[in-house]
Amino acid sequence: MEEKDILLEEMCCEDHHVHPSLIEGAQEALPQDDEMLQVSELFKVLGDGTRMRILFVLMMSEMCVCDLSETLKMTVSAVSHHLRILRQAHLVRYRRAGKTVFYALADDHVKAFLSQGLDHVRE
Amino acid sequence: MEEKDILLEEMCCEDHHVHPSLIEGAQEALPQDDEMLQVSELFKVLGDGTRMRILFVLMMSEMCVCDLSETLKMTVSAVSHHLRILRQAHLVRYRRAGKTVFYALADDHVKAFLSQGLDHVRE
DNA sequence: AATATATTTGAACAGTTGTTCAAATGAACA
DNA sequence: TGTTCATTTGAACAACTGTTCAAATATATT
Repeated sequence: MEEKDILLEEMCCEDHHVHPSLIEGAQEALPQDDEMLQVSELFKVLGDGTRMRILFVLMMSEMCVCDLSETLKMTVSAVSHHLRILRQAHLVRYRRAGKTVFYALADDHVKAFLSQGLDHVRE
Repeated sequence: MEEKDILLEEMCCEDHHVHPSLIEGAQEALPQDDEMLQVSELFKVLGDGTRMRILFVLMMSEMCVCDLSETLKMTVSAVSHHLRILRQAHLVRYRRAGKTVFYALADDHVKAFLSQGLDHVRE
């Protein structure tokens, strides 16, 4: 670790501001660009206050759109727009019962993800 | 589970479109609003393609700003702007060595978070 | 069929975010 | 001190995102 740091400091950043072997190494061992983009898209969906609140509510119980709307003090329309985004990211699932549509978290994996986020914030 | 669903379907959403006890229950058991917002802020920082690529590169090795810039084929300035955001979210740490600043992931917790995101995408 | 309710959708607007460019630090060295 | 290199910062602009409102769809009821 110490050795590597010293090496880095010698080579970076004079001479074209690059440390070529390190860069090439990182580039080939890295996940594909589109795969990293997909991950960031997933996080982007989670990176909205309203959607986060929807997910935390669904963590406690399945719920229909109008109850979600009441719980969050938001327009049914706004909630529905967000639910579409959550659906497309496979973070929630839904079932229809007559006129009503019930939403729930897609699986326990999502639950774990949210809990981990909460832990990180609470430190 | 079945019982609860039937109950839900009976009570939702006629009469003021609400199912009061469920809503109140959810509201009191929910994390604080500002805590959920903090979690979404964390995810928002991760929800950008460039920042995600920076983090995956740092997952392999500590690196200075100019090498990051070369690796990602981006302006040094753009990279630096993103590093500031990552720093503020405590996702990366940095150390100065002369004129050069080296960035690294803040801790293994961040690494685990990213891996989990990658797993979710790869399914 | 016609009506009522729950949800979804599309368009539009305001607010936010990422990138670029130019200028400003910070650190080493002549 | 003056110069050079690595990095940071601020302002400006284009692109994107969340919310609202109005209209459309889906289902049940009469």
